[in-house]
Amino acid sequence: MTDTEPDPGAVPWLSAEEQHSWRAFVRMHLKLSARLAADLQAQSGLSPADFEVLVALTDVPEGRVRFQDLAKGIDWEQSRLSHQIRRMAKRDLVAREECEEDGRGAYVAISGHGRAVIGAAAPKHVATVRRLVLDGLTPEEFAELGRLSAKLADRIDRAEP
Amino acid sequence: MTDTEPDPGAVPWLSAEEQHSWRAFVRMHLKLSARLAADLQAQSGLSPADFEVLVALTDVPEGRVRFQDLAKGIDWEQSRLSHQIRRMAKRDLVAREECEEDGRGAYVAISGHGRAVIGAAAPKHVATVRRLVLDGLTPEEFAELGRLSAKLADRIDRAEP
DNA sequence: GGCATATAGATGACATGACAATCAAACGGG
DNA sequence: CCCGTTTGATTGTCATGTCATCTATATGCC
Repeated sequence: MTDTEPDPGAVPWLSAEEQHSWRAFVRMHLKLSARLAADLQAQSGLSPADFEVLVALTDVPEGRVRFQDLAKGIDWEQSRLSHQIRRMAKRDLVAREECEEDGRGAYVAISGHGRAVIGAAAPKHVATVRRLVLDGLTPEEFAELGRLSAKLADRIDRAEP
Repeated sequence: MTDTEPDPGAVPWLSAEEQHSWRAFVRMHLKLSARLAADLQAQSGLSPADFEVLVALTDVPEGRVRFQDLAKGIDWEQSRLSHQIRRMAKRDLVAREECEEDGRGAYVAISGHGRAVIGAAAPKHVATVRRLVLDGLTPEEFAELGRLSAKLADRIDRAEP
């Protein structure tokens, strides 16, 4: 039989303590992203993806970036960005612009409307983040959370291959 | 003009230190979930959703649970579970079963194949989690991460209304 | 110049998940 | 017993994201 079950009905796992921590971590992770997405949508009509793109675009003074560079900057797949920009362009948050230097290339440019939307959305989002996260931890705890996060993110990056 | 921009091209945000921690947290969060999903898919042909459902089903001795109870147990919307179970049933990971006690209700039951799949997938997944997370932190750090996560998850729960 | 190859991006097909609407069985008051 | 309401679950629709594929332009080698 191809069935591999050391204990019938029980999956092998971490120590009780480890499992407890891991479950809490996963739970926090799921709840927080669901909540941030819902708030962003309700308060500003933006998805987290919309928000990330608009923030990246306001981060450059010209308000326009090549697809490639934007994709690298926010660590997205090219095709994901392409789909996303098409949808955002339909809502007049951004616009595609031709690239004179390279006939294959294209720019993504934030629109006036896009600026207005992100300008209004950002402070609300920050307020939500403060309320849900920062205000729930001491400054030291939050700093520690950041430190551990950076450590893990770097580790995951190095483990990619 | 409807444009609201306190600083042209800059979104209001957190303090530099806070922002640094927050960005690291978000980055970790995105990379980890992407990586866990990719590994699970590559090693076992399961999505994180598949995995969660199968684990929940192996957690009950009978291997079958009412839709409602399963949805509550893993904190999913009813309709999400319904779609998910339909797709998993097509792959013979689970099966729907009629409910004698309540003509409206139904059970989700794990199949023999489902048991085999989760039995093989779980240890691999645990190994990935260890490699990417546990092994990157000291036991004290991991415990602290769990503690902070629990604190935040509870806070988000209480903030739901 | 002329063609092989690489690069920028777009597109199509499919899985996932949220939300709203729907359907059917159970319940409860009259 | 009958009808309105509640409850358990399904379905449709739409937004998102991944992977594979496709197109067009640029580049390099001869």
